[in-house]
Amino acid sequence: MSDAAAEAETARRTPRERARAQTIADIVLLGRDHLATHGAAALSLRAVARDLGVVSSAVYRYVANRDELLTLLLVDAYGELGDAVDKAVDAVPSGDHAGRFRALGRAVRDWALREPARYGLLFGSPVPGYQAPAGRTTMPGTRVVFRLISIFDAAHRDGALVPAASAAVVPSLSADFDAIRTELGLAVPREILANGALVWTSIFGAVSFEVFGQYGPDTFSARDELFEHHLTVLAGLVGLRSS
Amino acid sequence: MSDAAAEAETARRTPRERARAQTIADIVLLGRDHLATHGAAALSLRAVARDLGVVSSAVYRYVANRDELLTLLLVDAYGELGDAVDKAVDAVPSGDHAGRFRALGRAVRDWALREPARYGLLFGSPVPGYQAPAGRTTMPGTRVVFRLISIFDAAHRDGALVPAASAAVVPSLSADFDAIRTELGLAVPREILANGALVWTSIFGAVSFEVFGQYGPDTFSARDELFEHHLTVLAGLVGLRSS
DNA sequence: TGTACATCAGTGAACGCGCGTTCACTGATGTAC
DNA sequence: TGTACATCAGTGAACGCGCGTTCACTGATGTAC
Repeated sequence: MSDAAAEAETARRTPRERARAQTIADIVLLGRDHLATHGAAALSLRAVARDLGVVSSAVYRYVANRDELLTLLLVDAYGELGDAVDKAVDAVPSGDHAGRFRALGRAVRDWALREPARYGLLFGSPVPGYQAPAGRTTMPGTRVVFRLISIFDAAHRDGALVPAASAAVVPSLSADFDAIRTELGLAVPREILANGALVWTSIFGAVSFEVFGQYGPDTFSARDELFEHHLTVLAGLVGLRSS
Repeated sequence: MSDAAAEAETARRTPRERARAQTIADIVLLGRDHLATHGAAALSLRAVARDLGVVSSAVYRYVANRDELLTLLLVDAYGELGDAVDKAVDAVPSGDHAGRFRALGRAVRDWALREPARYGLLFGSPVPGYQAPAGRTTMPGTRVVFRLISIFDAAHRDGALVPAASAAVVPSLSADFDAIRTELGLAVPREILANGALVWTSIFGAVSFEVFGQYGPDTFSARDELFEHHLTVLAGLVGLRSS
């Protein structure tokens, strides 16, 4: 939506509707803060109501229940991560595939370190008793992978992937990857796609270890460099020559 | 401790001491169940007391507070994971380094899929408001990495690592890896150790994605094969020729 | 071996707390004629 | 433009719940002489 269109949209709505949208936005914002300080499991409607300066039952005008607030925060976080990744990738020339790959990795890590609790909501242990509604979270939840795959695919179409000696993919796995290839219309061969899947999980594995404190306080002092090194190795796995 | 020594140890203790040890063991067992069904954040002393068939305040005879129970469960889980890994690795001939590496990876994954909640306690988002006491959790928490590194090191000493074209390690990172090498008395060069660090996080990244439900219900139907494929690629990263 | 005392396990009541959610209500903001 | 009604935001009280933790206590199990 263009700025002008957004403005027209805003003007068309009544003041009451605008106030309502604003309040929901405030609730999401306060929910973020609460998430960051107390964790997902401790997220409470009453606390959000307190911060909003309103009696607890008033929140139910805007949000059906606690689970819906969690869903809102999930979608919000996925959106922000996706935006951060898109922005970082788009800042690199479209021909520089290795550069785009690294930008994606760095964007994920930077966002995760900036927002550890929200990252934990997305990629940590599931919130007990909460099941994300597939209809509302699947799409925003797949933005990063899709972007990653599209980088691999574009690199392959440009002939920028130097074919490495990749492991053979057994038939049952081939079926999975072929389904992905046809669904997304990919040209990249399944051997590279298989390595790409590993690259995907590896990026988040490295980020999770760092964010969740698995490295311990002393083992790695040069964490930026460690991650950069990992990116270089991972780029090599799909045949992307690091620039 | 040998079986005979353990028996003597048990006999030496008074009945009361044995009953006490048994009760603590029961508490840990019940804590596990509660963890598995309701998650770490919802772990409650009162619930454990109920399951134990005892009034809530009685649990304080055995456990100082909720945090200590969490620590007990953390150590318990690390111990079980470590045992599972050791058993799996020891079942493979010591000369078969690639086989031992794969056994380690599989053991981690199998345990994680069998015990998702406890895996989440160890490798998921941190429990809000709980800080693991370094003195009691560091040692059990490092068993798996140490075992992994020792496989790499043994393979290197045997000359079983085929030197791959590994990325250069920048000076600041070299310092970190050299510190690890001297502390653990390793012969393996830092380039391989750096790749080993990525292998380490990647294994847990892949397992976490699977356990925490990031893959979605439909994307991968051949998950065993996917993980095996990842292990093959990761083995290649440190120069282990898969058997 | 028998008694007197100390130690420990478990009880039951209580403290103060925060939570999700419902419900009948007041008052302000919008809409239709 | 002015009035009558409908819609909505927010209130305040209440429901029933579970939690961690403390404390004075009863009774059983151990220990020292």
